[in-house]
Amino acid sequence: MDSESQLFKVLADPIRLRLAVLLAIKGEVCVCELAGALDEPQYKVSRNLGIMRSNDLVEVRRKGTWMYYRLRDPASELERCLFDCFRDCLQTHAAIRSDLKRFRKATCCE
Amino acid sequence: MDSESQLFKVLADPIRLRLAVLLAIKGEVCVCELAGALDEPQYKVSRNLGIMRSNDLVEVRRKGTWMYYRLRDPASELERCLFDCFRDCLQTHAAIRSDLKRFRKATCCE
DNA sequence: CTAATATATGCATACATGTGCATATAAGCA
DNA sequence: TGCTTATATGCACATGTATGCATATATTAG
Repeated sequence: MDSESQLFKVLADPIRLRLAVLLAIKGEVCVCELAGALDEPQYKVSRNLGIMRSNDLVEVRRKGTWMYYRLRDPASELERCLFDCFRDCLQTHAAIRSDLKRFRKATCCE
Repeated sequence: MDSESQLFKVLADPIRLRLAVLLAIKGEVCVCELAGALDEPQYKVSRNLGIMRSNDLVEVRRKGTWMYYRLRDPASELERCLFDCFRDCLQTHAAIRSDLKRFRKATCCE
């Protein structure tokens, strides 16, 4: 169960969890939008995206100076279940609603 | 999202995750059976059950010298989703199958 | 009360992880 | 080339967490 508990470890941080939920809801989002949505410093968001990336939770696409992150296709039933739940159950969560509200106002990239 | 990431933190340990899955599948199980199923020392199982308990993930019933643990009713949609997934998706996981095999042989309590 | 069994926990150690700051890297533009 | 913006990362520090051992607690049986 090491890979499964590793998955939970990645999600066991409020920043990374909020990032995962936002990506589950919004699809592909760039770093500056994520930093704006979470109202957290860029280096923190970037570092945590890096942790998610090295754990194969997200993948990246570069477009100019912008980096667009998205959730990878679930690697297991457990991941699929979690991502679905992020989208369906957590969309109405107060903290996520705040993140989405700030996300809508983000105008840092095209 | 602090309580949600705290939930993931509790599950971000292989021992606690295996305990949670076993309880999701088997219902109410005593400590000695869990220690036998996981093939881990008693103090380790007991300590991790204590962590799960103080995070309201499990509840306990005493019967003589035996302590029977079970998962609490899910406190959120996220928890319900996880517990369901533990039962439905992880039952066939190799590590869990081994745990269940040892569990069947456990004869420490009545 | 004493002994035996089941369970919980205090302690020291080693290791992992988050944080904040400064800075490095990379791409686009003048 | 040099400047600006966006993103990533090295480092030092503090905090958190798992581990193993020994031992404490609790319950039952004799």
